Amino acid sequence: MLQELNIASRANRVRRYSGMEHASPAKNRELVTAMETAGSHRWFSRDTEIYAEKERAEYLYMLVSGAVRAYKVVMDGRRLISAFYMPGDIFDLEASKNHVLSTEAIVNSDALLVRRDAIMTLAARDPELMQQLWTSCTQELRRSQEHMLLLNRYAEERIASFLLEMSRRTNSTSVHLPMSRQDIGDYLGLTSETISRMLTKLESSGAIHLPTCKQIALRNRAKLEQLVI
Amino acid sequence: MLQELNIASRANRVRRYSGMEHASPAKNRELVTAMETAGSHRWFSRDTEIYAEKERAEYLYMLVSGAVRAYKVVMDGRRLISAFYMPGDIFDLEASKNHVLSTEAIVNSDALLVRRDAIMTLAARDPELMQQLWTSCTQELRRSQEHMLLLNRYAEERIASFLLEMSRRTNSTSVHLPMSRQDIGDYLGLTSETISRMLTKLESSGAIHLPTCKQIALRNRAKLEQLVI
DNA sequence: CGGCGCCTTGAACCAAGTCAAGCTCTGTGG
DNA sequence: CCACAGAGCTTGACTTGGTTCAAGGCGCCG
Repeated sequence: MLQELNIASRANRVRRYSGMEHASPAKNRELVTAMETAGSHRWFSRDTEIYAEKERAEYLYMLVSGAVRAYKVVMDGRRLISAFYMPGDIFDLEASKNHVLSTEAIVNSDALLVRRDAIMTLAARDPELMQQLWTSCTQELRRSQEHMLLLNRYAEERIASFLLEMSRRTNSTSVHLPMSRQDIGDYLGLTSETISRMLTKLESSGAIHLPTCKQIALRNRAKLEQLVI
Repeated sequence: MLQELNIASRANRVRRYSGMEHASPAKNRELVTAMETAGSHRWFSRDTEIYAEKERAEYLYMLVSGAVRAYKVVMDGRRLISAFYMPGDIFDLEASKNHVLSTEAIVNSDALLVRRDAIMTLAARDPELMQQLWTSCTQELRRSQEHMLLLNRYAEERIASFLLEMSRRTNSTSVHLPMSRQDIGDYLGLTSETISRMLTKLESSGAIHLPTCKQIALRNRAKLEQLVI
């Protein structure tokens, strides 16, 4: 068990730097530095909760390695995933006093936590830092709006858009999906069966190739882009 | 024409103060004050553009009176409304260098515009103001996420939620809807026909009453709330 | 190598969309 | 003041994209 964790940890650390490099190209240097100096690392193993809706929100999070899902479960049992976070992403920006979403690690993950009051104190003295916090929030708002608009489209278009988004965020044409079909379905407002069917359809049209069910190679990017425009 | 504008202007000014009172209960006093002193009013008549997607974003907006829709038009002609703004709401928070959405006045409207660089300069010197800008952004992010989650639900639930939201935002059980069925449809990811059908259904179940098609009285709030939980 | 969870595929069903016709409200001009 | 025109709203009949339910298949881990 300990050994397994260590192996996962190492694997994630390797992924970390490529991920972080991509996500923070000196653009939010102050924010990353502030989080690294004022924050502390915490390790979350696969499928464990990071925080739950309605709990008091004390920290701001930056994912260092792994992957995270943010979701709500509605009365009738449906689960709606509002976002996936990848290394370099800052999350829980939407919290007020309390968390409005729950989050879980999808795979073993390392996150940097910083107390909200600590970062706000720093930001009050450093306009550059405050600016970057603000920018993180507007970025997240844009992402949320984009996603919202996506939910009005056909299943095939949603998947195409999801794959392109993942490719862009991991900076690679061969996308590794850490999450299950059910996760993707709950994110795109579709069932896991529809996700399967559409991936099969995209593969038979030559747009993608599926060596394994978690590994997706974007064969014909133009074909995918045509679907999302 | 001029007379018509004046009449509309007066009508809106009356609505203004009730609306603003509700929306800004001293919570973002600094922000409102800053916008009032550093900004300037602009009048938009019904169905005119406030700004268009991809144009350079120079201002931050606060709606004083009227109603605004923010939307995107996608390739195939569908229009997707991402938000409605009511008096007191601050909008265009999601803009980076350029607008990512277009906005139009739904009815004759009065907005307060302030240059982004001006408000950022003020905010760099006033942590309280910066804090309020930040809060506006996280609020908008929460709203956007809520809306996103709504789009995965049944038509009847979406309408119920929309009516409750409107009731809450206008602080009244008798909701006046400034927007058309088509607007509501584009906001909720439904057709205008479905909006009509569901409103009829809600009326015959006794949840609401429709004296006119723009005026909706919430008869049985519990019944509506039961649908949205 | 065997079992379990996840993924895929098929068939029947259903919520919402589309198309079309009629209705209502509002504004305009006689 | 009323008749009329046009836009927007409502309602009905039919279609369809996606879900549901169910049966296999695959791969991963012990």
